[in-house]
Amino acid sequence: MSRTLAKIAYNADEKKLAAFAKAMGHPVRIQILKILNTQACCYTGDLTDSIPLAQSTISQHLKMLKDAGLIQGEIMPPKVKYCLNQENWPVARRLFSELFQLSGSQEGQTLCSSDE
Amino acid sequence: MSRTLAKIAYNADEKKLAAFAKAMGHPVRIQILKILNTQACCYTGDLTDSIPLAQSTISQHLKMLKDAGLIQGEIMPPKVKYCLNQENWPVARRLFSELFQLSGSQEGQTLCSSDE
DNA sequence: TTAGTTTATCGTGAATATACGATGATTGAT
DNA sequence: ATCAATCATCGTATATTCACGATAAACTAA
Repeated sequence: MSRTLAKIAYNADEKKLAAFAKAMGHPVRIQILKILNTQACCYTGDLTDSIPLAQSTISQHLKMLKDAGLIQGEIMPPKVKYCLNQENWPVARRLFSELFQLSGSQEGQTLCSSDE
Repeated sequence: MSRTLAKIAYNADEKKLAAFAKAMGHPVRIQILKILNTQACCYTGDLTDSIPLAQSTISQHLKMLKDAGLIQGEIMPPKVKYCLNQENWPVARRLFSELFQLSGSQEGQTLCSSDE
């Protein structure tokens, strides 16, 4: 963003997809998503136990995932239980799937052969 | 990275997936990937024409996509023709697909109900 | 009320990302 | 050899990311 003199009007889906991708752009957050995808849920403490990073750092990563809408937190005092965001996770799957399914299945595609 | 006192050994696939996601973490780069996915190929100039950003900025975005291995460039003087990276694009599709396919298909899944 | 547990947030410093204009490099055409 | 065209890279400024420790917030239990 920064010196945004040229403000572009992006497609809403492109913005969403980019935001999801950005949130997924760190190995720890991929790890967290995988864990949540496998076990359905877990507490922050479970993650701080299994990931060798400071508790504050993991909380920060969780916040990014939550802000992006990929996960959701349920307060169960004094813990917080995290799950995949039930509304947005399928949306993310669809957006990524659509991006990759446009082409790419064909092996012998005529790449790099446009006119001019 | 920065003050990496705690160096974590991530799964290779997790690192790859995170790197792909990071590269996709900007609307312009999503746009570029979509274009390349649709038209098979295009020149840098085609992108600078259709995207209201400085030529240097677009070149920078292209470099990120190339460094991440999502696209590849073919020099056709004085132009450069870009395509999706034929080797890695299917890899990226597979990694994202795997991440999203672990669960998530079931609607009435018993979320947030682990023990303790 | 006090103490303990769990998690989020604050403050910080270093690294990276994002945008721009200016300049450099490469090749084809004159 | 020179010029124009195309694209990459450099230099810059600002914003964001990523990590940490310290502290705050919320709730339970005693």
